[in-house]
Amino acid sequence: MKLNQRKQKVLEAVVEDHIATAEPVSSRTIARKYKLGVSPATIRNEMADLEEAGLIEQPHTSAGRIPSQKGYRYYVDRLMRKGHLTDREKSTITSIFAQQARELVDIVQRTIKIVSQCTDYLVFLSGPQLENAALHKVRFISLAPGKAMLVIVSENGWVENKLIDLPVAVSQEELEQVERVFNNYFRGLTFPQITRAILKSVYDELSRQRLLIDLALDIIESVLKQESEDALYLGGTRNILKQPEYRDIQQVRKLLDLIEEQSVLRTILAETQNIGITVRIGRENKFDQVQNCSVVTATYTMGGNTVGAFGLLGPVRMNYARAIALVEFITQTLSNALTGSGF
Amino acid sequence: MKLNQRKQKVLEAVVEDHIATAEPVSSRTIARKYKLGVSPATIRNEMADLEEAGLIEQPHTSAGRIPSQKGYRYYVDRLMRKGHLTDREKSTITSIFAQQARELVDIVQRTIKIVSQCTDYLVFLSGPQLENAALHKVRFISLAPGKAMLVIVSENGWVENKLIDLPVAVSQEELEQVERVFNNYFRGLTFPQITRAILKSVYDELSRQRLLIDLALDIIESVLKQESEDALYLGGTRNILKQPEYRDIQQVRKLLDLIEEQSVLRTILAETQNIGITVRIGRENKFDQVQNCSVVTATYTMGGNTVGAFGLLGPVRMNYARAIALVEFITQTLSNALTGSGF
DNA sequence: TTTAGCACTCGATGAGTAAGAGTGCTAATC
DNA sequence: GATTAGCACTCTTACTCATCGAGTGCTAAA
Repeated sequence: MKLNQRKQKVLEAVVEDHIATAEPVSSRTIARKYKLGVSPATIRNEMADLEEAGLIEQPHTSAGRIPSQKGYRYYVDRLMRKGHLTDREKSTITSIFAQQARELVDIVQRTIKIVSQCTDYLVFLSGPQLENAALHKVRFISLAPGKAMLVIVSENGWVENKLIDLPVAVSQEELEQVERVFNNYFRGLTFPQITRAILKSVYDELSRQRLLIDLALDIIESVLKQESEDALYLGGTRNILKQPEYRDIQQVRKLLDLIEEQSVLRTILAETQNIGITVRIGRENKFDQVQNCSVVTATYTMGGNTVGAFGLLGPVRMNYARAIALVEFITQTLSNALTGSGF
Repeated sequence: MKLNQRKQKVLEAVVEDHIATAEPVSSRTIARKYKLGVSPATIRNEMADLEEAGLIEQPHTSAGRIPSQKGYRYYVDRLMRKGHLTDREKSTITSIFAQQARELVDIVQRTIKIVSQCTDYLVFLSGPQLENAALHKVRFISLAPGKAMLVIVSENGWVENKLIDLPVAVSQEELEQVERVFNNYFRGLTFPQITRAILKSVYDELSRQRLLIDLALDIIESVLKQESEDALYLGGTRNILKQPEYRDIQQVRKLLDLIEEQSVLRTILAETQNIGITVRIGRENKFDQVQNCSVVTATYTMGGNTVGAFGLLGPVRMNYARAIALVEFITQTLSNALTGSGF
């Protein structure tokens, strides 16, 4: 869609003013606040065209215009200027990562808490999942026949543990053998990489110990299957209610459903590609429950491997520039913090 | 406070009708629905007395009466009849515990989920904390100098793990010695019991290995300190919004503050005595944030040791009989499920 | 002691009105 | 031809006022 310079200015004004005020924007407001050098009447003409193009709409005849979802998309793709965090905000965020963290969850929970204070959107985060990080060592603890606990230590010293089912009654000794295989052959690899490594060497020397390898593969599979059910962290629920969109209790209930159900948010994070920032506006979202919301997500890494994702969810009338800047800064800082030593 | 038979009946009617309808109750309604065999005028006289006694109050002159918090307390203590769950509800609840549970959290989360479906109150639960359960064995995994992971296996096979700081650079060998001490001497005891056992035998043979014992005590202390920060599980947030008390967004925000902050709920559970069901009505609660709510709590056990607590939070206009029945049934069933085998 | 009767109070509801915001169109202007 | 001033028109919002009805407290009779 081709818009002349002035139409773009008008659209930008409508979007930004609406984001700021949550009210329909009138031609007069634009003329007054955004100094396009033309009269309200001219702006009205442009607005009529923009409405015909489906980029803005009118709640009722005697109201100003609000952006349509298509209008927001146009804005995000072509008009929006890069947002910036204040130095103060940046330093608040970095400072929490500077603190000594006892456990992986501590880092995550601090992140959520700080970001909730910086923004009025719902903050949500998955992981970090050490099974996608480079292994330092693993340790098996046999609990009962067919049950064991697997402790995973990442290269930089973070720890996580998983309960796993063993396919058959495996002896303590076999378990120790597998442990040695992991620790001797697979240090520095992630679980998916280990699977590939095993498959590649299936005709090599390792494959002579067929049973052991099968066991290792089973274990990896069982761990990776657990992954998706794993930790989802949330924050900022109380803040998002400040948004006038949530003055209606019905909307609040929908939001709480989303929060309590968790699976939608989990899937959104799980499907986030590691190609920078993803922005989904309203009906662009796959799930009904979030089609009147917008979601900004990105993945974060540990030593180069993607181990989780981070997201902000708000009304479609979201401050995209700021949300994107925030998601970008957080995922980068978090990646750095995780890549540094755990201890 | 002494009330004659009829005043009690009237108070009971006011409380129960108000619980059911959330509306002020008029003398006429009582005469019609609760068949006291007297006219509205008589009931009005009784109501005037009850109001003077501070048990009921009038929102405005031309409205009926609602119970005061004092009135609810009187009702709970002396008038309320024991509530009952339907067989259907009971069997739904027991059935979830019959299912095979992979992890301790699974049981807890299922409990929350089911109870949220049975009630329109906020459901919250702490624990289960295996450090208060009888030990089967422990296992230490040294992670880095001054850091280790402690895996606790309870007598019936449940597993939990804690990251612990070691007071000094302890050698792998010493750690293994402590592990042996725990597993040989302290099987079947809880951590607090172990502390007492150690202190009692401080002049006995064990005390010859002074350093080892100190280390063990340090570890126990460090684990028990973590306890209070530990798992809090929540559910039913979306349901509680059905209550007309939460038609006002301000109330909802207060509630979400409570949920997001967690510390208040945590403390409420931590302070719950294991003496049956505790009911706190409105301002009887210690914390400002819940003084317009009522809370019903009880502890649950694992093999006789209290390992956690369970609670329902709702508006002061809560169905106490039902809430109490539910809390009672859940804590009993949960205790049974946890005392049975984990595998 | 109980109850019928009645005047009184107060919140809720709805109609009617006025104010105000914003538009679209027309005609004049640049 | 593009822009703008002017104006009639539409629609929402806020406010007022009257009415209705629920429920009470009081009084006097049963």
